[in-house]
This record gives sequence, C-alpha cells and structure tokens, in this order.
Amino acid sequence: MPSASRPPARRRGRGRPTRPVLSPERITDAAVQLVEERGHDALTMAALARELGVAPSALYNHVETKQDVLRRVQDHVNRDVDCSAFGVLTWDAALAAWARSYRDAYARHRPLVQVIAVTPVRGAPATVAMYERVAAGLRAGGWPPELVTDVVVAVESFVLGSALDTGAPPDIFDTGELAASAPEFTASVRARPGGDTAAAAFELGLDALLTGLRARLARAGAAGGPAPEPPAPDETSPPA
Amino acid sequence: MPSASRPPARRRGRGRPTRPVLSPERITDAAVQLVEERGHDALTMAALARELGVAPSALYNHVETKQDVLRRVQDHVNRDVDCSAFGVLTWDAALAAWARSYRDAYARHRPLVQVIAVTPVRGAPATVAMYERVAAGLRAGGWPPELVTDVVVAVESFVLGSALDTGAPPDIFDTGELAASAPEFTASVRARPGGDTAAAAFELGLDALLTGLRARLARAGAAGGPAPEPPAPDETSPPA
DNA sequence: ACCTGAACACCGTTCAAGT
DNA sequence: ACCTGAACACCGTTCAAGT
Repeated sequence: MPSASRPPARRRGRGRPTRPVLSPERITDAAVQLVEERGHDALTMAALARELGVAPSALYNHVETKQDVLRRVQDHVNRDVDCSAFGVLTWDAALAAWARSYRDAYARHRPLVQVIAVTPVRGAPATVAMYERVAAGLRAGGWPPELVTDVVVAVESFVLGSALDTGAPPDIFDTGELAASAPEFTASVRARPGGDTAAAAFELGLDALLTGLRARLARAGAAGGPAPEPPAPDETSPPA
Repeated sequence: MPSASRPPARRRGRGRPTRPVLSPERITDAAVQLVEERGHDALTMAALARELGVAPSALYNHVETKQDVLRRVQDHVNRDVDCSAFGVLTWDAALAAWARSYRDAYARHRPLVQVIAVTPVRGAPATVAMYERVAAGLRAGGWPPELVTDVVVAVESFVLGSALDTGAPPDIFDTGELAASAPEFTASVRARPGGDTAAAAFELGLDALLTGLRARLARAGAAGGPAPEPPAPDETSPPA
C-alpha cells in the first residue's frame, strides 16, 4: 500500500526522463518492501525494477550491484534491532536484550546473515549507530576499550549462528537409519523437551556467554580499568 | 591429479552406456574435489558434469538437486572436524578442541554454513558420527541428557557464526565518514590489538561460553538426579 | 536404467542508442 | 545524466529420444 508515491506510471519513452524516477533511497525502500512482503527469494533485480516501473538496467545508474542493494537492505534491518537498554540496565542485561532483539531480526532475514557478517559498516548508518550504542554501554559497564570489539563480535557470532538455527526443520536431528550407530545422541535428542527448541538452545548459550563474560570482566577489571560497575551477583567460579 | 580413475573418456554415444558411468559417490567425490581446488563458486552442475565427463542432465539420474549435492559435500566436510578429545580430556577441554576444529573446517567452507544449519542429519553419516561423539562426551562429563542437545546447538551456533566472521574484510569496522557520530565504537575499534582479530574474538567468546557452561553444569549437576529443578531465576533479568 | 541434446525459465550485468 | 531495449554469459532443471 505505500506504493502510493508513484505517479500514474504511463509507459516511459526512450530517452532520459525530465526528472529522475529513481534514486538509491527509492531503490532501497522498494527492496525492503519486496523482501518484507514476498521474502528474499523474490528480491531479484528484475522484480525490483518491475516494482519501480523501470527497466532492470536502469537500476545500475544508482546502485553498483545486487550486493550493494543487499547491503542497503541489511542496514535497514538493523534499525529494528533494539539497543535501548544500554545505559538503562546493567551492561549484561542490556547485552542480553540486544542479543535477543538482534537474533529475532535476523531470524526474519536469514539470507542477510551472510551479508552482515562480511560487509563493511562504512556507509551503513543504522549499523554504525547500533554498534555505537553497544560499545558505549560496554565501556560504561567497565569493559576496557581493547576488549569491547571482541565482546561485540563474539556475541554477534553467537547471535547470527542462532539466527541461522531458527531455520532448522523440526526433524533436523532425526538420525533415521543411523540411530543404532548413534545411541547417545539419539537418546539426548529424544530427552530434549518439546516447544521452541531453537529458543531453548539460544537462551542456554546466551546465559552461559553472559556468565562467562561477567567472570572475564571481573578478571580484566581487577587489573584497574575505569570505574567497575556494581559487580555481577556472585556466580560459582570455575573450578579451573 | 586424482582424476585418474576416469577411463580414456572417448565421446559417448547417444543411448544408455553399457555400464553406469556415474554414481552418487562419484558425484560427491568430484564435487568435493571441485570445491577444494577451485572454491564454492566453481561448483555448478555444469562444471560438475564436465569434471565427470558427462552431460549436466545426467547428474539428475543420481542426485535430486544441487542442494542434495551440497548436503553430501557438507557431510564430507564434517569428517575433518576433530572430535578425538572427547573421552580423553575433560568435557570442557574436549568441547573447546571440537569447537576450534569445527570453526576451522567451516572457515574453509563458509558457503556451507547456511547448509549445515538447516539440513537434516538423516543420511549424513559423518555428521551423525560427530554428534554422537560429542553427545557421549557431554553425557560422560555429567550433563543431563535433556540439556545435551541444547549445549551442542548453542556451541554450534557460536562456532558457525564465528566461521562466517572469518570472512570479514580487515576494514569491516572502519566507520569512515560516520566516525564522528560513533566516537565510542570508533575508539574501541582503534584500541583493538592487531593480528588475527577474528581469532581473538572467537577465543574470548569460547572462553566465556565454556566458563558459563561449567557454571551451568555445576548448578544442574548439583541437584544430583537426572531431572534437576529449574535453576534459580538468573541475575540478568531486568529490574523493570 | 541411464545416457545425450535440446529446451525452458530464469539470473545479474553491460552497453549502445535515445533524449 | 538517466532512461530503454537488446544482448551476453551464465544458472538449475526437465524431458523426449536413444540404446
């Protein structure tokens, strides 16, 4: 329905239009809408052009490649990632909230996981804004600057892997004819409670990751970084 | 050079050959070799057929789709994942060794990450064998069966996300013109030590994950029985 | 049953021609 | 500068015809 802004759309003649009909922004918006309404398989340069009432080749006056379009869509998706807890909750609670929101966003856009993992943030303002919020929250929580990026990347790796996992079919671990050769694994899979198993694994991993990060900060912070926040409530320390 | 097993390869006539020239195994082997030698982009049905001295359509007598070929290649890759530490080292040391080997294998085969995350293990013997080894190791380490799969999935999610991260270009976090709008993040990126940054983030995350899992097992295991009560609500819950 | 060869319905991208 | 339209070099897959 927000395809309103388009004029009567009569057949265009051959040459240059009096006013440009395309722009990188219009292309990005159309791409996002296309993906949102019909899924990532529907995002082809031809379909995108059709949506915009234009010949496919016209797109290349405004974007470089399809990869470029994906980069733009991906930045848009990052706008949906909720970073609002940083500066409000403790760094670990905020990190957990961010991770959940981040996973949800890419569970809805699984094909973009490959894109975000590999695309420079340069020229992706929403993405940079997200990282800024997270980095500031971690710094405020007492993390030394040289570790902040690694923490972000580690959590992000877990989040993106978990987002991919949401695409697994329910029977992914059915060993079938191989059951006899894998008794322990088969039994474990059977013992797993029903429900949203991807969510259960994600929450288990997230909890472990945060517990470990708290312990790590306690070690790193002890060396004398900036004001350590209220230390995480004590946890069983690892028996080495 | 191991393309030896092929006979003189004279031009085949039109009809059915006296003896089948293809088999699912021969196709899988050729696909693995192709990927190993020329990368995943080189794996097309046409190239595969050429490698096997056959018309592309002939492949479809033995495999269902290209996805089917990828599934087979993926199972092969899992043979390279080293699970040998389970039953030798403690469960957590073995899990770490497995995770490192697993990450390395998929860093070399990044395009298969999407495949493994979503493909049923049925009919993938190497994959099932790997999971069996891991599950048995965790069980022996004291993990209750109903948690084993979640632990495996959580670690796997982190591993696969980290494998994708190895494909990131060195300048991925260059904020460029957006630097001014993201001072904390830009400073953190600058403060990051050089070297293999992907490996540093992976090791930080792996250490945290394992520390957290040890703590979790201590809680779960402390209850003694195979069905421990739900652990005390954890301390990350936001204070609203 | 298992191959060839032609064909189908796509892709992303380039480029000359037009205004 | 910015569009159209034709063309290029691919894809994966299907299917009739052949033996």
